[in-house]
Amino acid sequence: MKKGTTIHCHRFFTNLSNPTRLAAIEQLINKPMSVTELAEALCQEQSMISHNLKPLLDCNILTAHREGKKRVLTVNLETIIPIFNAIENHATKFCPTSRKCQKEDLK
Amino acid sequence: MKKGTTIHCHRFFTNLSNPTRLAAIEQLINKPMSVTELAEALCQEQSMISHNLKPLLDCNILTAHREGKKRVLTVNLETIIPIFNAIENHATKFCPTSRKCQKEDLK
DNA sequence: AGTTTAAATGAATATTTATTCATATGTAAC
DNA sequence: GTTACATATGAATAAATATTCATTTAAACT
Repeated sequence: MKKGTTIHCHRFFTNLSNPTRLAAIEQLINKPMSVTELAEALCQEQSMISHNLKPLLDCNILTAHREGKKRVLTVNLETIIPIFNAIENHATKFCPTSRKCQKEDLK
Repeated sequence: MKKGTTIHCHRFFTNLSNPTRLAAIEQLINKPMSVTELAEALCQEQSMISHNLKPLLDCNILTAHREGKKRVLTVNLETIIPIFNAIENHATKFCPTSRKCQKEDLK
């Protein structure tokens, strides 16, 4: 394993280990949208979305461009889709019935 | 995205968003070893390793088999290697110089 | 320049997660 | 069965992260 991988992985996993941020990504996979639209779609306060967006943007999991007054967010599909697929495959293959992998208190 | 993916991903990312657990995985990529050996290799208390191993075993990121008195841990390379590679590629391609992705207070 | 809408920031609090230490359980060899 | 080694567990504390709310900054349109 290349040097530096662990640090990148730690930050990457930390950024994604949060239900709000995962929900945001899930929304943005369907279509790019602005901060306010995202807040509405997720029934969350704008400031909460903003706070949570920051680490995802810093890590280039999301990118943003301006459209008029809005800042439109786009998910980096090239990175996210293969990783989500890999986890889904893992779940299918190695955790077919496991309750332990699923019991979850997602809000 | 398949239903259930978000839950699996959340648990998966949470399990990996921890420096102790990542260090354990990094060790085990080199070679399988017992809980005590791992504790020694990482200069950590055995109980801390045990606590941290549990979620990784529950999610089948690690598996364990007994050898005499020891419980030998093996990392699920089929899952872990592609994901680590994907993150490394992401870092190379999208965060070539970014300090934000690297500044880190890993202990 | 002033107004409006959009988004970011900061600081306080709440919540979650990690770590430690003491102890219990398990497993194998004697 | 008793001893010794290996690992797991529980409960308390410490530390990290998330959330909220009030406020500020920013951009675009008039």
